[in-house]
Amino acid sequence: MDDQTRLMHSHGVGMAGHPGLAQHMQDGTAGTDGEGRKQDIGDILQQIMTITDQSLDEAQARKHALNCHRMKPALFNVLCEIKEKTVLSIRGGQEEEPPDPQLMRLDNMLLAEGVAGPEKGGGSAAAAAAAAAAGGVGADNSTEHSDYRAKLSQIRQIYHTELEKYEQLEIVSTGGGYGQNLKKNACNEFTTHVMNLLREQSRTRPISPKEIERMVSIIHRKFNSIQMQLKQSTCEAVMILRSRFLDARRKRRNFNKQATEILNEYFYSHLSNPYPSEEAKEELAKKCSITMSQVSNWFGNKRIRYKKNIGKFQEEANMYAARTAVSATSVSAQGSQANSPSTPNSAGGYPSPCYQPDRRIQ
DNA sequence: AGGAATGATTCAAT
DNA sequence: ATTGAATCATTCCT
Repeated sequence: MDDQTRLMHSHGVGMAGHPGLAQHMQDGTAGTDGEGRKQDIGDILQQIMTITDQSLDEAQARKHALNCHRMKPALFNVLCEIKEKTVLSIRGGQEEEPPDPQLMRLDNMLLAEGVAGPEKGGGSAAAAAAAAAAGGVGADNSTEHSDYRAKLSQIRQIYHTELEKYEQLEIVSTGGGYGQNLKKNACNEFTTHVMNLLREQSRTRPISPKEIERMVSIIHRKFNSIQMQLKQSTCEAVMILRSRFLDARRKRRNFNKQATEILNEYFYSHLSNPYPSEEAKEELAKKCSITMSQVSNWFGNKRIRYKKNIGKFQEEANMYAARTAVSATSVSAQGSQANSPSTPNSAGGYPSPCYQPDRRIQ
Protein backbone atom coordinates (compact mmCIF):
# COMPACT_ATOMS: atom_id res chain seq x y z
CA MET A 1 0.00 0.00 0.00
CA ASP A 2 2.76 2.35 0.84
CA ASP A 3 4.38 1.31 -2.34
CA GLN A 4 1.24 2.07 -4.20
CA THR A 5 0.77 5.56 -2.91
CA ARG A 6 4.44 6.33 -3.20
CA LEU A 7 4.45 5.12 -6.74
CA MET A 8 1.41 7.10 -7.59
CA HIS A 9 2.58 10.28 -6.04
CA SER A 10 6.08 10.25 -7.32
CA HIS A 11 5.14 9.54 -10.88
CA GLY A 12 1.59 10.67 -10.82
CA VAL A 13 0.05 11.93 -14.02
CA GLY A 14 3.46 12.35 -15.50
CA MET A 15 3.17 8.74 -16.40
CA ALA A 16 1.10 9.77 -19.31
CA GLY A 17 4.31 10.84 -20.92
CA HIS A 18 6.01 7.58 -20.23
CA PRO A 19 7.44 6.07 -23.41
CA GLY A 20 6.17 2.64 -22.55
CA LEU A 21 2.73 3.96 -22.06
CA ALA A 22 2.70 5.60 -25.39
CA GLN A 23 3.63 2.35 -26.95
CA HIS A 24 0.95 0.45 -25.14
CA MET A 25 -1.56 3.06 -25.94
CA GLN A 26 -1.02 2.53 -29.56
CA ASP A 27 -2.04 -1.05 -29.05
CA GLY A 28 -5.33 0.15 -27.74
CA THR A 29 -8.28 -0.51 -29.99
CA ALA A 30 -10.29 2.54 -29.23
CA GLY A 31 -9.30 6.11 -28.54
CA THR A 32 -8.67 8.51 -31.28
CA ASP A 33 -7.19 11.67 -29.88
CA GLY A 34 -4.35 11.94 -27.41
CA GLU A 35 -6.24 14.35 -25.19
CA GLY A 36 -8.94 11.78 -24.64
CA ARG A 37 -6.41 9.15 -23.66
CA LYS A 38 -4.77 11.42 -21.19
CA GLN A 39 -8.16 12.06 -19.77
CA ASP A 40 -8.70 8.32 -19.56
CA ILE A 41 -5.48 7.69 -17.69
CA GLY A 42 -6.17 10.54 -15.36
CA ASP A 43 -9.57 9.09 -14.63
CA ILE A 44 -8.22 5.67 -13.91
CA LEU A 45 -5.55 6.95 -11.62
CA GLN A 46 -8.03 9.14 -9.86
CA GLN A 47 -10.31 6.19 -9.35
CA ILE A 48 -7.51 4.04 -8.00
CA MET A 49 -6.44 6.78 -5.64
CA THR A 50 -9.86 7.28 -4.22
CA ILE A 51 -10.88 3.67 -4.12
CA THR A 52 -10.28 3.44 -0.42
CA ASP A 53 -12.80 6.20 0.21
CA GLN A 54 -15.58 4.03 -1.13
CA SER A 55 -17.72 1.64 0.76
CA LEU A 56 -16.74 -1.98 0.46
CA ASP A 57 -19.32 -2.85 -2.16
CA GLU A 58 -18.64 0.24 -4.18
CA ALA A 59 -14.94 -0.38 -4.04
CA GLN A 60 -15.44 -3.94 -5.13
CA ALA A 61 -17.49 -2.82 -8.08
CA ARG A 62 -15.03 -0.10 -8.92
CA LYS A 63 -12.16 -2.55 -8.78
CA HIS A 64 -13.93 -4.89 -11.08
CA ALA A 65 -14.65 -2.08 -13.48
CA LEU A 66 -11.04 -1.02 -13.42
CA ASN A 67 -9.88 -4.53 -14.06
CA CYS A 68 -12.04 -4.67 -17.12
CA HIS A 69 -11.03 -1.27 -18.29
CA ARG A 70 -9.56 -1.23 -21.72
CA MET A 71 -6.53 0.69 -20.53
CA LYS A 72 -5.80 -1.67 -17.68
CA PRO A 73 -3.19 -3.90 -19.38
CA ALA A 74 -1.34 -0.87 -20.60
CA LEU A 75 -1.31 0.82 -17.26
CA PHE A 76 -0.32 -2.37 -15.56
CA ASN A 77 2.66 -2.77 -17.84
CA VAL A 78 3.74 0.75 -17.14
CA LEU A 79 3.52 0.15 -13.45
CA CYS A 80 5.60 -2.98 -13.94
CA GLU A 81 8.28 -1.02 -15.70
CA ILE A 82 8.37 1.71 -13.14
CA LYS A 83 8.44 -0.84 -10.42
CA GLU A 84 11.31 -2.63 -12.04
CA LYS A 85 13.30 0.57 -12.02
CA THR A 86 12.47 1.61 -8.49
CA VAL A 87 12.63 -1.78 -6.90
CA LEU A 88 16.35 -1.75 -7.35
CA SER A 89 16.56 1.10 -4.91
CA ILE A 90 14.75 -0.97 -2.31
CA ARG A 91 17.53 -2.73 -0.61
CA GLY A 92 16.89 -6.41 -0.55
CA GLY A 93 17.77 -6.62 3.09
CA GLN A 94 17.64 -10.30 3.72
CA GLU A 95 19.13 -10.10 7.19
CA GLU A 96 19.03 -13.54 8.66
CA GLU A 97 18.58 -12.61 12.29
CA PRO A 98 20.96 -14.50 14.55
CA PRO A 99 19.50 -16.20 17.61
CA ASP A 100 18.95 -13.44 20.13
CA PRO A 101 20.94 -14.21 23.29
CA GLN A 102 18.32 -12.63 25.48
CA LEU A 103 15.62 -14.71 23.89
CA MET A 104 17.71 -17.79 24.47
CA ARG A 105 18.10 -16.86 28.08
CA LEU A 106 14.36 -16.47 28.49
CA ASP A 107 13.74 -19.76 26.74
CA ASN A 108 16.20 -21.58 28.93
CA MET A 109 14.72 -20.14 32.06
CA LEU A 110 11.18 -21.00 31.08
CA LEU A 111 12.35 -24.49 30.31
CA ALA A 112 14.10 -24.81 33.64
CA GLU A 113 11.06 -23.58 35.51
CA GLY A 114 8.91 -26.09 33.73
CA VAL A 115 6.77 -23.47 32.03
CA ALA A 116 7.93 -24.22 28.57
CA GLY A 117 8.93 -27.64 27.42
CA PRO A 118 7.11 -30.94 27.81
CA GLU A 119 3.90 -31.52 29.69
CA LYS A 120 3.14 -31.40 33.35
CA GLY A 121 5.93 -33.71 34.40
CA GLY A 122 8.54 -31.04 33.91
CA GLY A 123 6.66 -28.49 35.92
CA SER A 124 6.09 -30.56 38.99
CA ALA A 125 9.59 -31.92 38.84
CA ALA A 126 11.00 -28.44 38.81
CA ALA A 127 8.68 -27.42 41.60
CA ALA A 128 9.69 -30.42 43.65
CA ALA A 129 13.34 -29.73 43.09
CA ALA A 130 12.93 -26.11 44.01
CA ALA A 131 10.97 -26.98 47.11
CA ALA A 132 13.53 -29.55 48.11
CA ALA A 133 16.22 -26.94 47.73
CA ALA A 134 14.17 -24.67 49.92
CA GLY A 135 14.12 -27.45 52.46
CA GLY A 136 10.62 -28.23 53.55
CA VAL A 137 10.00 -29.64 56.99
CA GLY A 138 6.98 -31.53 55.87
CA ALA A 139 3.81 -30.55 57.71
CA ASP A 140 1.99 -27.94 55.67
CA ASN A 141 4.73 -28.16 53.13
CA SER A 142 2.54 -30.21 50.85
CA THR A 143 -0.21 -27.61 50.75
CA GLU A 144 2.31 -24.92 49.94
CA HIS A 145 3.50 -27.19 47.25
CA SER A 146 0.23 -27.75 45.56
CA ASP A 147 -0.52 -24.08 45.88
CA TYR A 148 2.69 -23.25 44.14
CA ARG A 149 2.11 -25.87 41.53
CA ALA A 150 -1.39 -24.67 40.85
CA LYS A 151 -0.17 -21.14 40.34
CA LEU A 152 2.68 -22.32 38.18
CA SER A 153 0.46 -24.39 35.95
CA GLN A 154 -1.86 -21.43 35.69
CA ILE A 155 1.01 -19.36 34.39
CA ARG A 156 1.98 -22.24 32.18
CA GLN A 157 -1.44 -22.49 30.68
CA ILE A 158 -1.72 -18.79 29.98
CA TYR A 159 1.73 -18.81 28.51
CA HIS A 160 0.97 -21.64 26.15
CA THR A 161 -2.36 -20.38 24.92
CA GLU A 162 -0.88 -16.96 24.36
CA LEU A 163 2.24 -18.28 22.73
CA GLU A 164 0.24 -20.42 20.38
CA LYS A 165 -1.49 -17.36 19.03
CA TYR A 166 1.73 -15.76 18.00
CA GLU A 167 3.64 -18.81 17.02
CA GLN A 168 4.52 -19.23 13.41
CA LEU A 169 5.02 -22.67 12.03
CA GLU A 170 7.73 -23.22 9.53
CA ILE A 171 6.10 -22.79 6.20
CA VAL A 172 6.84 -26.01 4.38
CA SER A 173 6.19 -25.14 0.82
CA THR A 174 4.50 -28.36 -0.14
CA GLY A 175 4.13 -27.87 -3.83
CA GLY A 176 2.27 -24.64 -3.96
CA GLY A 177 -0.30 -24.54 -1.22
CA TYR A 178 0.49 -22.40 1.76
CA GLY A 179 -2.02 -22.18 4.46
CA GLN A 180 -3.43 -25.66 4.57
CA ASN A 181 -1.09 -27.13 7.10
CA LEU A 182 -0.77 -24.01 9.20
CA LYS A 183 -2.01 -23.95 12.74
CA LYS A 184 -4.87 -21.56 13.10
CA ASN A 185 -3.58 -18.64 15.09
CA ALA A 186 -3.21 -14.93 14.97
CA CYS A 187 0.18 -14.89 13.32
CA ASN A 188 -0.55 -17.36 10.59
CA GLU A 189 -3.99 -16.00 9.97
CA PHE A 190 -2.67 -12.51 9.66
CA THR A 191 0.14 -13.67 7.44
CA THR A 192 -2.12 -15.54 5.05
CA HIS A 193 -4.52 -12.64 5.09
CA VAL A 194 -1.81 -10.24 4.07
CA MET A 195 -0.53 -12.67 1.50
CA ASN A 196 -3.95 -13.07 -0.01
CA LEU A 197 -4.36 -9.34 -0.01
CA LEU A 198 -1.08 -8.85 -1.79
CA ARG A 199 -1.85 -11.56 -4.25
CA GLU A 200 -5.18 -10.02 -4.95
CA GLN A 201 -3.57 -6.64 -5.36
CA SER A 202 -0.98 -8.08 -7.66
CA ARG A 203 -3.70 -8.10 -10.27
CA THR A 204 -3.77 -4.36 -10.31
CA ARG A 205 -0.23 -3.54 -9.39
CA PRO A 206 3.03 -5.37 -9.81
CA ILE A 207 4.13 -7.24 -6.72
CA SER A 208 7.05 -9.59 -6.83
CA PRO A 209 7.19 -12.77 -4.77
CA LYS A 210 10.25 -11.30 -3.12
CA GLU A 211 8.15 -8.47 -1.81
CA ILE A 212 5.59 -10.82 -0.41
CA GLU A 213 8.35 -12.73 1.25
CA ARG A 214 9.72 -9.57 2.69
CA MET A 215 6.34 -8.55 4.01
CA VAL A 216 5.90 -11.97 5.58
CA SER A 217 9.23 -11.74 7.28
CA ILE A 218 8.33 -8.30 8.61
CA ILE A 219 5.14 -9.72 10.04
CA HIS A 220 7.02 -12.61 11.56
CA ARG A 221 9.51 -10.30 13.14
CA LYS A 222 6.71 -8.32 14.70
CA PHE A 223 5.07 -11.43 16.06
CA ASN A 224 8.40 -12.63 17.31
CA SER A 225 8.81 -9.49 19.32
CA ILE A 226 5.36 -10.02 20.77
CA GLN A 227 6.42 -13.51 21.74
CA MET A 228 9.49 -12.08 23.32
CA GLN A 229 7.41 -9.76 25.42
CA LEU A 230 5.20 -12.64 26.44
CA LYS A 231 8.18 -14.68 27.48
CA GLN A 232 9.63 -11.81 29.40
CA SER A 233 6.51 -11.16 31.40
CA THR A 234 6.04 -14.86 32.00
CA CYS A 235 9.53 -15.04 33.39
CA GLU A 236 8.78 -12.16 35.67
CA ALA A 237 5.62 -13.82 36.88
CA VAL A 238 7.48 -17.03 37.61
CA MET A 239 10.19 -15.20 39.48
CA ILE A 240 7.66 -13.42 41.62
CA LEU A 241 5.85 -16.67 42.27
CA ARG A 242 9.09 -18.34 43.16
CA SER A 243 10.20 -15.70 45.56
CA ARG A 244 6.80 -15.70 47.20
CA PHE A 245 6.50 -19.41 47.65
CA LEU A 246 9.90 -20.94 47.55
CA ASP A 247 12.22 -18.56 49.29
CA ALA A 248 12.73 -20.59 52.41
CA ARG A 249 13.34 -17.47 54.43
CA ARG A 250 9.80 -16.43 53.81
CA LYS A 251 8.42 -19.76 54.94
CA ARG A 252 10.57 -20.33 57.95
CA ARG A 253 9.10 -22.68 60.50
CA ASN A 254 10.80 -23.34 63.77
CA PHE A 255 11.76 -26.91 64.35
CA ASN A 256 9.61 -28.74 66.78
CA LYS A 257 10.65 -29.01 70.37
CA GLN A 258 11.84 -32.56 70.11
CA ALA A 259 14.09 -31.77 67.20
CA THR A 260 15.74 -28.82 68.90
CA GLU A 261 16.25 -30.93 72.00
CA ILE A 262 18.01 -33.61 70.01
CA LEU A 263 20.18 -31.04 68.31
CA ASN A 264 20.99 -29.23 71.52
CA GLU A 265 21.76 -32.48 73.21
CA TYR A 266 24.31 -33.29 70.59
CA PHE A 267 25.71 -29.80 70.57
CA TYR A 268 26.28 -29.54 74.30
CA SER A 269 27.56 -33.05 74.65
CA HIS A 270 30.08 -32.33 71.95
CA LEU A 271 30.76 -28.82 73.03
CA SER A 272 34.49 -29.35 72.76
CA ASN A 273 34.08 -30.17 69.11
CA PRO A 274 30.60 -29.35 67.90
CA TYR A 275 31.21 -30.45 64.35
CA PRO A 276 29.10 -33.50 63.63
CA SER A 277 30.50 -35.80 61.03
CA GLU A 278 28.63 -36.59 57.90
CA GLU A 279 27.22 -39.73 59.48
CA ALA A 280 26.31 -37.92 62.66
CA LYS A 281 24.51 -35.28 60.65
CA GLU A 282 22.66 -37.93 58.78
CA GLU A 283 21.51 -39.56 61.95
CA LEU A 284 20.51 -36.27 63.53
CA ALA A 285 18.61 -35.37 60.40
CA LYS A 286 16.75 -38.64 60.53
CA LYS A 287 15.99 -38.32 64.23
CA CYS A 288 14.71 -34.78 63.85
CA SER A 289 13.03 -35.45 60.52
CA ILE A 290 14.80 -32.55 58.92
CA THR A 291 17.28 -32.43 56.08
CA MET A 292 21.00 -32.68 56.45
CA SER A 293 21.51 -29.17 55.25
CA GLN A 294 19.12 -28.03 57.95
CA VAL A 295 21.26 -29.83 60.47
CA SER A 296 24.29 -28.07 59.05
CA ASN A 297 22.51 -24.75 59.19
CA TRP A 298 21.48 -25.35 62.73
CA PHE A 299 24.97 -26.19 63.87
CA GLY A 300 26.42 -23.31 61.97
CA ASN A 301 24.04 -20.90 63.59
CA LYS A 302 24.43 -22.52 66.96
CA ARG A 303 28.19 -22.40 66.95
CA ILE A 304 28.40 -18.78 65.97
CA ARG A 305 25.67 -17.69 68.33
CA TYR A 306 27.01 -19.68 71.20
CA LYS A 307 30.46 -18.29 70.67
CA LYS A 308 29.17 -14.77 70.39
CA ASN A 309 27.51 -14.84 73.75
CA ILE A 310 28.45 -17.80 75.87
CA GLY A 311 26.94 -16.23 78.93
CA LYS A 312 23.54 -16.19 77.44
CA PHE A 313 23.71 -19.90 76.73
CA GLN A 314 25.13 -20.85 80.11
CA GLU A 315 21.83 -21.94 81.53
CA GLU A 316 20.95 -23.97 78.50
CA ALA A 317 24.39 -25.56 78.52
CA ASN A 318 24.05 -26.54 82.15
CA MET A 319 20.64 -27.98 81.56
CA TYR A 320 21.67 -30.22 78.70
CA ALA A 321 24.90 -31.18 80.39
CA ALA A 322 23.00 -32.26 83.45
CA ARG A 323 20.55 -34.14 81.32
CA THR A 324 23.18 -36.14 79.50
CA ALA A 325 24.97 -36.73 82.76
CA VAL A 326 21.83 -38.19 84.27
CA SER A 327 21.13 -40.38 81.31
CA ALA A 328 24.72 -41.50 81.20
CA THR A 329 24.85 -42.51 84.84
CA SER A 330 21.43 -44.08 84.86
CA VAL A 331 21.82 -46.06 81.71
CA SER A 332 25.29 -47.32 82.32
CA ALA A 333 26.53 -47.68 85.84
CA GLN A 334 30.04 -47.96 84.58
CA GLY A 335 32.00 -44.93 85.68
CA SER A 336 33.56 -44.48 82.35
CA GLN A 337 33.40 -41.65 79.90
CA ALA A 338 35.86 -38.82 79.99
CA ASN A 339 32.76 -36.97 79.05
CA SER A 340 31.66 -36.59 82.66
CA PRO A 341 30.40 -33.06 82.86
CA SER A 342 30.35 -32.78 86.62
CA THR A 343 31.18 -29.17 86.10
CA PRO A 344 29.00 -28.63 83.10
CA ASN A 345 30.18 -25.41 81.71
CA SER A 346 33.77 -26.38 82.11
CA ALA A 347 33.16 -28.80 79.32
CA GLY A 348 32.11 -25.90 77.26
CA GLY A 349 35.56 -25.56 75.90
CA TYR A 350 34.38 -24.71 72.47
CA PRO A 351 35.66 -21.19 72.30
CA SER A 352 37.88 -21.49 75.34
CA PRO A 353 41.62 -21.89 74.90
CA CYS A 354 41.81 -25.58 75.67
CA TYR A 355 44.11 -28.18 74.33
CA GLN A 356 42.19 -29.88 71.65
CA PRO A 357 43.08 -31.93 68.68
CA ASP A 358 40.06 -30.39 67.13
CA ARG A 359 39.67 -28.04 64.33
CA ARG A 360 39.96 -24.33 64.68
CA ILE A 361 39.15 -22.90 68.03
CA GLN A 362 39.95 -19.25 67.96
C1' DA B 1 4.16 -2.85 68.41
C1' DG B 2 8.68 -4.16 68.99
C1' DG B 3 12.47 -6.79 70.22
C1' DA B 4 14.37 -11.48 70.78
C1' DA B 5 14.81 -15.91 68.74
C1' DT B 6 15.54 -18.64 64.90
C1' DG B 7 16.15 -20.90 60.37
C1' DA B 8 18.04 -19.76 55.87
C1' DT B 9 21.04 -17.37 52.64
C1' DT B 10 25.14 -15.09 51.02
C1' DC B 11 29.92 -14.36 50.71
C1' DA B 12 34.70 -14.72 51.65
C1' DA B 13 38.27 -17.63 53.39
C1' DT B 14 40.29 -22.07 53.74
C1' DA C 1 33.04 -28.49 50.05
C1' DT C 2 32.87 -26.63 54.65
C1' DT C 3 32.92 -22.95 57.86
C1' DG C 4 32.39 -18.30 60.09
C1' DA C 5 30.27 -14.11 59.81
C1' DA C 6 26.85 -10.99 58.51
C1' DT C 7 22.37 -10.51 57.17
C1' DC C 8 17.57 -11.45 55.91
C1' DA C 9 12.82 -12.75 56.90
C1' DT C 10 9.81 -14.86 59.73
C1' DT C 11 7.98 -16.38 64.19
C1' DC C 12 7.68 -16.09 69.07
C1' DC C 13 7.10 -13.55 73.16
C1' DT C 14 6.02 -9.71 76.12
